[in-house]
Amino acid sequence: MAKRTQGKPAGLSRRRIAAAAVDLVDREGLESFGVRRLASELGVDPMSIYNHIKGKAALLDAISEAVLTEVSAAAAQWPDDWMGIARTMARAYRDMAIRHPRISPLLATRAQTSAVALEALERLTAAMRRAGIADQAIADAPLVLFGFLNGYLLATLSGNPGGTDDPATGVAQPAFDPAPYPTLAALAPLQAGFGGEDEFERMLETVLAGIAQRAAGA
Amino acid sequence: MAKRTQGKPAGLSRRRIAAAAVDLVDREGLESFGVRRLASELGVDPMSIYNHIKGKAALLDAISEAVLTEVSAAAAQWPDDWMGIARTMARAYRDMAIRHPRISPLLATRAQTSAVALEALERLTAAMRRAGIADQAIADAPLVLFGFLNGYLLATLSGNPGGTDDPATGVAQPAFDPAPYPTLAALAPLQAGFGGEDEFERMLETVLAGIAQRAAGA
DNA sequence: GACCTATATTCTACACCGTAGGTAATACCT
DNA sequence: AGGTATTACCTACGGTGTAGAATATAGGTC
Repeated sequence: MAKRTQGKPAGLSRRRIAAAAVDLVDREGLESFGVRRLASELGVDPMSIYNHIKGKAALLDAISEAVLTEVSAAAAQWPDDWMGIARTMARAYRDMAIRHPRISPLLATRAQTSAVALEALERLTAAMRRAGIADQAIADAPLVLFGFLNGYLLATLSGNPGGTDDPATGVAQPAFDPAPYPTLAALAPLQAGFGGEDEFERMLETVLAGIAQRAAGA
Repeated sequence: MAKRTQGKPAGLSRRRIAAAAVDLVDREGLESFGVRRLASELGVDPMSIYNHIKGKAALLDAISEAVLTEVSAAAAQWPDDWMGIARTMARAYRDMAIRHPRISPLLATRAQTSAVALEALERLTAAMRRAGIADQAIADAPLVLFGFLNGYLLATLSGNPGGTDDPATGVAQPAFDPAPYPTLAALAPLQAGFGGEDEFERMLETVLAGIAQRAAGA
Protein backbone atom coordinates (compact mmCIF):
# COMPACT_ATOMS: atom_id res chain seq x y z
CA MET A 1 0.00 0.00 0.00
CA ALA A 2 3.02 2.26 0.02
CA LYS A 3 2.32 3.14 -3.58
CA ARG A 4 1.49 6.72 -2.76
CA THR A 5 3.70 9.58 -3.74
CA GLN A 6 1.78 12.04 -1.73
CA GLY A 7 4.27 14.01 0.28
CA LYS A 8 6.83 14.18 -2.50
CA PRO A 9 7.60 17.77 -3.42
CA ALA A 10 6.26 18.85 -6.78
CA GLY A 11 7.98 22.20 -6.72
CA LEU A 12 4.77 24.16 -6.70
CA SER A 13 4.70 27.78 -5.72
CA ARG A 14 2.37 30.69 -6.18
CA ARG A 15 4.67 32.18 -8.80
CA ARG A 16 5.00 28.97 -10.81
CA ILE A 17 1.27 28.32 -10.68
CA ALA A 18 0.46 31.84 -11.80
CA ALA A 19 2.90 31.62 -14.70
CA ALA A 20 1.44 28.32 -15.86
CA ALA A 21 -2.07 29.77 -15.55
CA VAL A 22 -1.14 32.75 -17.72
CA ASP A 23 0.28 30.42 -20.35
CA LEU A 24 -2.77 28.21 -20.26
CA VAL A 25 -5.26 31.06 -20.64
CA ASP A 26 -3.17 32.55 -23.44
CA ARG A 27 -3.33 29.25 -25.26
CA GLU A 28 -6.86 28.04 -24.57
CA GLY A 29 -8.88 31.00 -23.37
CA LEU A 30 -10.75 31.92 -20.24
CA GLU A 31 -13.83 29.85 -21.03
CA SER A 32 -12.18 26.49 -20.67
CA PHE A 33 -9.77 27.54 -17.95
CA GLY A 34 -10.16 25.85 -14.60
CA VAL A 35 -8.40 24.38 -11.63
CA ARG A 36 -8.38 20.88 -13.04
CA ARG A 37 -7.04 21.87 -16.45
CA LEU A 38 -4.29 23.87 -14.82
CA ALA A 39 -3.42 21.00 -12.49
CA SER A 40 -3.09 18.53 -15.34
CA GLU A 41 -0.94 21.08 -17.15
CA LEU A 42 1.34 21.15 -14.12
CA GLY A 43 1.28 17.36 -13.78
CA VAL A 44 -0.25 17.67 -10.37
CA ASP A 45 -3.40 16.84 -8.46
CA PRO A 46 -6.05 19.58 -8.63
CA MET A 47 -6.17 19.87 -4.86
CA SER A 48 -2.46 20.55 -4.62
CA ILE A 49 -3.04 23.99 -6.07
CA TYR A 50 -5.20 24.85 -3.09
CA ASN A 51 -2.16 24.74 -0.84
CA HIS A 52 -0.83 27.82 -2.60
CA ILE A 53 -3.91 29.62 -3.89
CA LYS A 54 -7.21 29.59 -2.08
CA GLY A 55 -9.62 28.92 -4.92
CA LYS A 56 -10.53 29.75 -8.48
CA ALA A 57 -11.22 33.40 -7.75
CA ALA A 58 -7.82 33.81 -6.14
CA LEU A 59 -6.32 32.05 -9.14
CA LEU A 60 -7.81 34.64 -11.45
CA ASP A 61 -6.48 37.37 -9.18
CA ALA A 62 -3.03 35.83 -9.42
CA ILE A 63 -3.26 35.87 -13.22
CA SER A 64 -4.26 39.54 -13.20
CA GLU A 65 -1.42 40.39 -10.88
CA ALA A 66 1.11 38.56 -13.03
CA VAL A 67 0.27 40.36 -16.25
CA LEU A 68 -0.06 43.71 -14.49
CA THR A 69 3.47 43.31 -13.24
CA GLU A 70 4.57 43.03 -16.85
CA VAL A 71 3.09 46.44 -17.52
CA SER A 72 5.00 48.30 -14.86
CA ALA A 73 8.18 46.47 -15.79
CA ALA A 74 7.79 47.50 -19.40
CA ALA A 75 8.66 51.17 -19.04
CA ALA A 76 12.32 51.48 -18.12
CA GLN A 77 12.11 55.19 -17.49
CA TRP A 78 9.20 57.53 -17.16
CA PRO A 79 8.79 61.00 -18.63
CA ASP A 80 8.37 63.93 -16.27
CA ASP A 81 5.28 65.54 -17.76
CA TRP A 82 1.93 64.02 -16.96
CA MET A 83 0.90 63.62 -20.57
CA GLY A 84 4.06 61.74 -21.34
CA ILE A 85 3.46 59.51 -18.35
CA ALA A 86 -0.13 58.89 -19.39
CA ARG A 87 0.94 58.04 -22.93
CA THR A 88 3.68 55.69 -21.78
CA MET A 89 1.35 53.94 -19.38
CA ALA A 90 -1.40 53.60 -21.94
CA ARG A 91 0.96 52.13 -24.53
CA ALA A 92 2.51 49.70 -22.09
CA TYR A 93 -0.96 48.65 -21.00
CA ARG A 94 -2.03 48.08 -24.58
CA ASP A 95 1.14 46.13 -25.38
CA MET A 96 0.40 43.83 -22.48
CA ALA A 97 -3.21 43.43 -23.56
CA ILE A 98 -2.08 42.47 -27.05
CA ARG A 99 0.36 39.95 -25.63
CA HIS A 100 -2.48 38.47 -23.56
CA PRO A 101 -5.69 39.20 -25.42
CA ARG A 102 -7.69 36.55 -23.60
CA ILE A 103 -6.56 37.72 -20.18
CA SER A 104 -7.28 41.40 -20.60
CA PRO A 105 -11.05 41.00 -20.01
CA LEU A 106 -10.09 39.87 -16.54
CA LEU A 107 -8.33 43.14 -15.81
CA ALA A 108 -11.28 45.18 -16.96
CA THR A 109 -13.72 43.21 -14.86
CA ARG A 110 -11.84 42.89 -11.61
CA ALA A 111 -11.11 45.88 -9.38
CA GLN A 112 -7.47 46.81 -9.42
CA THR A 113 -6.02 47.41 -5.98
CA SER A 114 -2.64 45.77 -6.29
CA ALA A 115 0.53 47.61 -5.40
CA VAL A 116 1.71 47.91 -9.01
CA ALA A 117 -1.58 49.52 -10.02
CA LEU A 118 -1.45 51.98 -7.14
CA GLU A 119 2.14 52.89 -7.91
CA ALA A 120 1.23 53.72 -11.47
CA LEU A 121 -1.67 55.92 -10.41
CA GLU A 122 0.48 57.65 -7.82
CA ARG A 123 3.05 58.49 -10.47
CA LEU A 124 0.45 59.93 -12.83
CA THR A 125 -1.44 61.99 -10.28
CA ALA A 126 1.74 63.31 -8.67
CA ALA A 127 2.91 64.60 -12.05
CA MET A 128 -0.44 66.29 -12.64
CA ARG A 129 -0.19 68.00 -9.27
CA ARG A 130 3.28 69.21 -10.10
CA ALA A 131 1.74 70.78 -13.18
CA GLY A 132 -0.65 72.76 -10.98
CA ILE A 133 -3.85 71.15 -12.22
CA ALA A 134 -7.04 71.41 -10.14
CA ASP A 135 -7.45 68.52 -7.73
CA GLN A 136 -10.85 67.45 -9.01
CA ALA A 137 -9.54 67.21 -12.55
CA ILE A 138 -6.63 65.12 -11.31
CA ALA A 139 -8.85 62.83 -9.29
CA ASP A 140 -11.04 62.20 -12.32
CA ALA A 141 -8.26 61.59 -14.83
CA PRO A 142 -7.30 57.99 -14.00
CA LEU A 143 -10.85 56.74 -14.28
CA VAL A 144 -11.35 58.49 -17.60
CA LEU A 145 -8.09 57.16 -18.99
CA PHE A 146 -8.35 53.59 -17.75
CA GLY A 147 -12.06 53.47 -18.32
CA PHE A 148 -11.36 54.23 -21.95
CA LEU A 149 -8.41 51.85 -22.14
CA ASN A 150 -10.33 48.93 -20.69
CA GLY A 151 -13.40 49.52 -22.78
CA TYR A 152 -11.45 50.11 -25.97
CA LEU A 153 -9.23 47.08 -25.53
CA LEU A 154 -12.19 44.92 -24.63
CA ALA A 155 -13.89 45.94 -27.85
CA THR A 156 -10.90 45.61 -30.15
CA LEU A 157 -9.37 42.45 -28.77
CA SER A 158 -12.46 40.29 -28.77
CA GLY A 159 -14.49 40.81 -31.86
CA ASN A 160 -14.68 43.62 -34.36
CA PRO A 161 -17.19 46.31 -35.26
CA GLY A 162 -19.80 44.04 -36.76
CA GLY A 163 -18.81 40.92 -38.54
CA THR A 164 -15.95 38.48 -38.54
CA ASP A 165 -12.70 39.10 -40.31
CA ASP A 166 -9.81 36.82 -40.94
CA PRO A 167 -6.85 37.85 -38.75
CA ALA A 168 -4.49 36.20 -41.21
CA THR A 169 -5.65 38.11 -44.26
CA GLY A 170 -6.92 41.09 -42.30
CA VAL A 171 -9.81 41.36 -44.70
CA ALA A 172 -12.80 42.77 -42.87
CA GLN A 173 -16.31 41.88 -43.82
CA PRO A 174 -19.04 44.35 -42.93
CA ALA A 175 -21.53 41.59 -42.13
CA PHE A 176 -24.42 43.97 -41.69
CA ASP A 177 -26.97 44.99 -44.23
CA PRO A 178 -25.75 48.38 -45.49
CA ALA A 179 -29.14 49.61 -46.67
CA PRO A 180 -30.63 50.75 -43.33
CA TYR A 181 -27.32 52.22 -42.17
CA PRO A 182 -25.95 54.37 -44.99
CA THR A 183 -23.60 56.42 -42.83
CA LEU A 184 -22.09 53.40 -41.13
CA ALA A 185 -21.65 51.75 -44.50
CA ALA A 186 -19.91 54.80 -45.88
CA LEU A 187 -17.63 54.93 -42.87
CA ALA A 188 -16.79 51.23 -42.91
CA PRO A 189 -13.65 51.58 -45.05
CA LEU A 190 -12.21 53.97 -42.47
CA GLN A 191 -12.40 51.27 -39.84
CA ALA A 192 -10.00 49.07 -41.75
CA GLY A 193 -7.29 49.46 -39.11
CA PHE A 194 -9.65 48.40 -36.34
CA GLY A 195 -7.60 47.63 -33.29
CA GLY A 196 -4.39 48.71 -34.98
CA GLU A 197 -1.70 50.97 -33.60
CA ASP A 198 -2.60 54.04 -35.64
CA GLU A 199 -6.18 53.86 -34.53
CA PHE A 200 -5.16 53.45 -30.93
CA GLU A 201 -2.87 56.46 -31.06
CA ARG A 202 -5.61 58.61 -32.55
CA MET A 203 -8.11 57.63 -29.91
CA LEU A 204 -5.64 57.92 -27.08
CA GLU A 205 -4.84 61.47 -28.18
CA THR A 206 -8.56 62.21 -28.36
CA VAL A 207 -9.06 61.17 -24.75
CA LEU A 208 -5.90 62.92 -23.58
CA ALA A 209 -7.07 66.08 -25.33
CA GLY A 210 -10.26 65.97 -23.32
CA ILE A 211 -8.39 65.51 -20.07
CA ALA A 212 -5.96 68.27 -20.98
CA GLN A 213 -8.77 70.66 -21.77
CA ARG A 214 -10.33 70.09 -18.37
CA ALA A 215 -6.90 70.31 -16.77
CA ALA A 216 -6.52 73.74 -18.34
CA GLY A 217 -9.60 74.83 -16.44
CA ALA A 218 -12.12 74.82 -19.27
CA MET B 1 -46.89 4.63 -17.56
CA ALA B 2 -48.88 7.51 -18.98
CA LYS B 3 -47.65 9.75 -16.20
CA ARG B 4 -45.55 11.91 -18.49
CA THR B 5 -46.53 15.44 -19.31
CA GLN B 6 -43.96 15.84 -22.00
CA GLY B 7 -45.76 17.28 -24.95
CA LYS B 8 -47.83 19.68 -22.88
CA PRO B 9 -47.19 23.29 -23.86
CA ALA B 10 -45.38 25.35 -21.26
CA GLY B 11 -45.80 28.65 -23.05
CA LEU B 12 -42.11 29.17 -23.55
CA SER B 13 -40.78 31.65 -26.06
CA ARG B 14 -37.52 33.40 -26.73
CA ARG B 15 -38.95 36.62 -25.35
CA ARG B 16 -40.27 35.07 -22.14
CA ILE B 17 -37.06 33.15 -21.54
CA ALA B 18 -34.94 36.25 -22.06
CA ALA B 19 -37.08 38.29 -19.68
CA ALA B 20 -36.82 35.63 -16.99
CA ALA B 21 -33.07 35.42 -17.54
CA VAL B 22 -32.70 39.18 -17.08
CA ASP B 23 -34.67 39.01 -13.85
CA LEU B 24 -32.64 36.08 -12.59
CA VAL B 25 -29.26 37.69 -13.28
CA ASP B 26 -30.45 40.94 -11.73
CA ARG B 27 -31.38 39.08 -8.59
CA GLU B 28 -28.59 36.53 -8.24
CA GLY B 29 -25.73 37.63 -10.43
CA LEU B 30 -23.89 36.26 -13.43
CA GLU B 31 -21.70 33.85 -11.45
CA SER B 32 -24.48 31.56 -10.39
CA PHE B 33 -26.55 32.00 -13.53
CA GLY B 34 -27.07 28.92 -15.63
CA VAL B 35 -29.44 26.98 -17.79
CA ARG B 36 -30.64 24.80 -14.96
CA ARG B 37 -31.28 27.67 -12.55
CA LEU B 38 -33.21 29.51 -15.22
CA ALA B 39 -35.22 26.42 -16.06
CA SER B 40 -36.23 25.85 -12.45
CA GLU B 41 -37.17 29.52 -12.26
CA LEU B 42 -39.48 28.98 -15.22
CA GLY B 43 -40.81 25.73 -13.78
CA VAL B 44 -39.54 23.84 -16.76
CA ASP B 45 -37.04 21.18 -17.71
CA PRO B 46 -33.57 22.54 -18.53
CA MET B 47 -33.62 21.02 -21.98
CA SER B 48 -36.85 22.75 -22.89
CA ILE B 49 -34.95 26.01 -23.13
CA TYR B 50 -32.85 24.55 -25.91
CA ASN B 51 -35.87 24.48 -28.19
CA HIS B 52 -35.88 28.27 -28.21
CA ILE B 53 -32.27 29.24 -27.55
CA LYS B 54 -29.35 27.21 -28.77
CA GLY B 55 -27.16 27.12 -25.68
CA LYS B 56 -25.76 29.11 -22.82
CA ALA B 57 -23.83 31.48 -25.06
CA ALA B 58 -26.95 32.29 -27.05
CA LEU B 59 -28.76 32.77 -23.76
CA LEU B 60 -26.27 35.43 -22.75
CA ASP B 61 -26.69 37.06 -26.14
CA ALA B 62 -30.44 37.14 -25.60
CA ILE B 63 -29.92 38.85 -22.24
CA SER B 64 -27.68 41.48 -23.83
CA GLU B 65 -30.18 42.10 -26.57
CA ALA B 66 -33.02 42.49 -24.10
CA VAL B 67 -31.35 45.16 -21.99
CA LEU B 68 -29.99 46.95 -25.04
CA THR B 69 -33.51 47.29 -26.31
CA GLU B 70 -34.35 49.12 -23.10
CA VAL B 71 -31.69 51.68 -23.94
CA SER B 72 -33.03 52.64 -27.32
CA ALA B 73 -36.56 52.70 -25.98
CA ALA B 74 -35.52 55.08 -23.20
CA ALA B 75 -35.03 58.20 -25.29
CA ALA B 76 -38.43 59.32 -26.56
CA GLN B 77 -36.98 61.94 -28.83
CA TRP B 78 -33.48 62.66 -29.95
CA PRO B 79 -31.73 66.01 -30.24
CA ASP B 80 -30.50 67.12 -33.64
CA ASP B 81 -26.92 68.04 -32.79
CA TRP B 82 -24.42 65.23 -32.47
CA MET B 83 -23.29 66.24 -28.99
CA GLY B 84 -26.83 66.19 -27.73
CA ILE B 85 -27.35 62.77 -29.28
CA ALA B 86 -24.13 61.49 -27.74
CA ARG B 87 -25.11 62.84 -24.33
CA THR B 88 -28.59 61.37 -24.52
CA MET B 89 -27.26 58.00 -25.60
CA ALA B 90 -24.60 57.95 -22.91
CA ARG B 91 -27.08 58.80 -20.18
CA ALA B 92 -29.61 56.24 -21.34
CA TYR B 93 -26.86 53.65 -21.49
CA ARG B 94 -25.75 54.48 -17.95
CA ASP B 95 -29.32 54.40 -16.67
CA MET B 96 -29.71 50.92 -18.08
CA ALA B 97 -26.40 49.81 -16.59
CA ILE B 98 -27.50 51.07 -13.18
CA ARG B 99 -30.80 49.23 -13.53
CA HIS B 100 -28.90 46.05 -14.39
CA PRO B 101 -25.48 46.37 -12.76
CA ARG B 102 -24.76 42.66 -12.92
CA ILE B 103 -25.65 42.43 -16.59
CA SER B 104 -23.61 45.34 -17.85
CA PRO B 105 -20.31 43.40 -17.80
CA LEU B 106 -21.89 41.22 -20.46
CA LEU B 107 -22.40 44.15 -22.77
CA ALA B 108 -18.82 45.27 -22.44
CA THR B 109 -17.46 41.82 -23.11
CA ARG B 110 -19.60 40.74 -26.03
CA ALA B 111 -19.42 42.36 -29.43
CA GLN B 112 -22.49 44.42 -30.20
CA THR B 113 -23.90 43.84 -33.65
CA SER B 114 -27.61 43.84 -32.93
CA ALA B 115 -29.98 46.04 -34.88
CA VAL B 116 -30.66 48.37 -31.97
CA ALA B 117 -26.94 49.00 -31.50
CA LEU B 118 -26.43 49.70 -35.19
CA GLU B 119 -29.38 52.07 -35.28
CA ALA B 120 -27.93 54.10 -32.44
CA LEU B 121 -24.55 54.35 -34.13
CA GLU B 122 -26.17 55.31 -37.41
CA ARG B 123 -28.03 58.13 -35.70
CA LEU B 124 -24.88 59.48 -34.07
CA THR B 125 -22.61 59.28 -37.09
CA ALA B 126 -25.24 60.72 -39.41
CA ALA B 127 -25.57 63.77 -37.16
CA MET B 128 -21.80 64.22 -37.11
CA ARG B 129 -21.72 64.12 -40.88
CA ARG B 130 -24.43 66.73 -41.06
CA ALA B 131 -22.16 68.91 -38.93
CA GLY B 132 -19.44 68.61 -41.56
CA ILE B 133 -16.93 66.75 -39.42
CA ALA B 134 -14.07 64.86 -41.07
CA ASP B 135 -14.93 61.25 -41.80
CA GLN B 136 -12.04 59.74 -39.86
CA ALA B 137 -13.02 61.67 -36.74
CA ILE B 138 -16.59 60.45 -37.15
CA ALA B 139 -15.52 56.87 -37.65
CA ASP B 140 -13.44 56.97 -34.47
CA ALA B 141 -16.01 58.64 -32.26
CA PRO B 142 -18.26 55.69 -31.39
CA LEU B 143 -15.38 53.53 -30.23
CA VAL B 144 -13.99 56.32 -28.08
CA LEU B 145 -17.38 57.04 -26.54
CA PHE B 146 -18.53 53.49 -25.94
CA GLY B 147 -15.07 52.33 -25.02
CA PHE B 148 -15.11 54.89 -22.25
CA LEU B 149 -18.68 54.11 -21.26
CA ASN B 150 -18.07 50.40 -21.00
CA GLY B 151 -14.82 50.74 -19.13
CA TYR B 152 -16.13 53.40 -16.79
CA LEU B 153 -19.33 51.54 -15.97
CA LEU B 154 -17.43 48.30 -15.46
CA ALA B 155 -15.19 50.03 -12.95
CA THR B 156 -17.88 51.90 -11.05
CA LEU B 157 -20.56 49.25 -10.93
CA SER B 158 -18.48 46.40 -9.63
CA GLY B 159 -16.14 47.56 -6.95
CA ASN B 160 -14.65 50.92 -6.11
CA PRO B 161 -11.25 52.59 -6.39
CA GLY B 162 -9.54 50.53 -3.75
CA GLY B 163 -11.43 49.23 -0.79
CA THR B 164 -14.96 48.35 0.06
CA ASP B 165 -17.53 50.90 1.03
CA ASP B 166 -20.97 50.46 2.42
CA PRO B 167 -23.57 51.37 -0.25
CA ALA B 168 -26.10 52.09 2.50
CA THR B 169 -24.02 54.64 4.36
CA GLY B 170 -21.96 55.62 1.33
CA VAL B 171 -18.92 55.90 3.56
CA ALA B 172 -15.84 55.04 1.57
CA GLN B 173 -12.83 53.43 3.14
CA PRO B 174 -9.46 53.94 1.46
CA ALA B 175 -8.28 50.43 2.32
CA PHE B 176 -4.78 51.09 1.09
CA ASP B 177 -1.80 52.18 3.07
CA PRO B 178 -1.61 55.95 2.48
CA ALA B 179 2.08 56.29 3.26
CA PRO B 180 3.57 55.13 -0.09
CA TYR B 181 0.90 56.95 -2.10
CA PRO B 182 0.65 60.49 -0.72
CA THR B 183 -0.99 61.99 -3.79
CA LEU B 184 -3.63 59.29 -4.03
CA ALA B 185 -4.32 59.66 -0.32
CA ALA B 186 -4.72 63.42 -0.68
CA LEU B 187 -7.09 62.94 -3.62
CA ALA B 188 -9.18 60.26 -1.95
CA PRO B 189 -11.79 62.65 -0.50
CA LEU B 190 -12.49 63.92 -4.00
CA GLN B 191 -13.56 60.44 -5.06
CA ALA B 192 -16.41 60.43 -2.57
CA GLY B 193 -19.02 60.47 -5.31
CA PHE B 194 -17.47 57.48 -7.05
CA GLY B 195 -19.94 56.18 -9.56
CA GLY B 196 -22.37 58.99 -8.89
CA GLU B 197 -24.19 61.13 -11.40
CA ASP B 198 -22.08 64.26 -10.95
CA GLU B 199 -18.90 62.31 -11.50
CA PHE B 200 -20.34 60.65 -14.56
CA GLU B 201 -21.38 63.97 -16.07
CA ARG B 202 -17.92 65.45 -15.50
CA MET B 203 -16.20 62.51 -17.14
CA LEU B 204 -18.65 62.33 -20.00
CA GLU B 205 -18.01 65.98 -20.76
CA THR B 206 -14.29 65.34 -20.60
CA VAL B 207 -14.52 62.65 -23.23
CA LEU B 208 -16.94 64.64 -25.38
CA ALA B 209 -14.57 67.60 -25.21
CA GLY B 210 -11.82 65.43 -26.63
CA ILE B 211 -14.02 64.21 -29.45
CA ALA B 212 -15.21 67.74 -30.16
CA GLN B 213 -11.68 69.03 -30.32
CA ARG B 214 -10.73 66.43 -32.89
CA ALA B 215 -13.99 67.08 -34.72
CA ALA B 216 -12.98 70.74 -34.98
CA GLY B 217 -9.91 69.62 -36.87
CA ALA B 218 -7.32 70.06 -34.13
C1' DG C 1 -63.80 13.97 -38.12
C1' DA C 2 -59.40 11.12 -39.11
C1' DC C 3 -54.81 10.88 -40.13
C1' DC C 4 -49.90 12.57 -40.38
C1' DT C 5 -46.24 15.35 -39.38
C1' DA C 6 -43.69 18.94 -37.07
C1' DT C 7 -42.70 20.81 -32.80
C1' DA C 8 -42.38 21.46 -27.96
C1' DT C 9 -41.44 19.19 -23.77
C1' DT C 10 -39.37 15.94 -20.82
C1' DC C 11 -36.21 12.09 -19.33
C1' DT C 12 -31.79 9.91 -19.04
C1' DA C 13 -27.03 9.97 -19.22
C1' DC C 14 -22.22 11.63 -19.65
C1' DA C 15 -18.27 14.15 -18.89
C1' DC C 16 -16.78 17.86 -16.50
C1' DC C 17 -16.38 21.35 -12.80
C1' DG C 18 -15.01 23.56 -7.89
C1' DT C 19 -13.85 22.17 -3.56
C1' DA C 20 -14.62 20.08 1.44
C1' DG C 21 -12.54 16.47 4.29
C1' DG C 22 -9.24 13.08 5.33
C1' DT C 23 -4.58 10.77 4.81
C1' DA C 24 0.21 10.08 3.83
C1' DA C 25 4.85 11.53 3.02
C1' DT C 26 8.37 14.89 3.13
C1' DA C 27 10.95 19.20 5.04
C1' DC C 28 12.29 21.85 8.70
C1' DC C 29 13.39 23.15 13.38
C1' DT C 30 15.00 21.77 17.79
C1' DA D 1 16.79 11.82 16.45
C1' DG D 2 12.16 13.45 17.34
C1' DG D 3 8.21 16.38 16.63
C1' DT D 4 5.58 19.48 13.88
C1' DA D 5 4.03 21.96 9.96
C1' DT D 6 3.72 21.86 5.26
C1' DT D 7 2.85 19.86 0.93
C1' DA D 8 0.77 16.67 -1.83
C1' DC D 9 -2.70 13.25 -2.94
C1' DC D 10 -7.25 10.58 -2.85
C1' DT D 11 -12.10 10.24 -2.41
C1' DA D 12 -16.47 12.09 -2.70
C1' DC D 13 -20.41 15.41 -3.29
C1' DG D 14 -23.29 18.40 -5.49
C1' DG D 15 -23.31 21.17 -9.25
C1' DT D 16 -22.82 22.30 -14.49
C1' DG D 17 -23.84 22.23 -19.96
C1' DT D 18 -25.81 19.52 -23.24
C1' DA D 19 -26.21 15.26 -26.57
C1' DG D 20 -29.71 11.67 -27.63
C1' DA D 21 -33.95 9.41 -27.34
C1' DA D 22 -38.85 9.08 -25.99
C1' DT D 23 -43.47 11.23 -25.96
C1' DA D 24 -47.47 14.02 -26.11
C1' DT D 25 -49.65 17.90 -28.16
C1' DA D 26 -50.83 21.32 -32.15
C1' DG D 27 -51.83 22.20 -36.72
C1' DG D 28 -52.42 21.19 -41.54
C1' DT D 29 -54.57 18.05 -45.16
C1' DC D 30 -57.92 15.09 -46.84
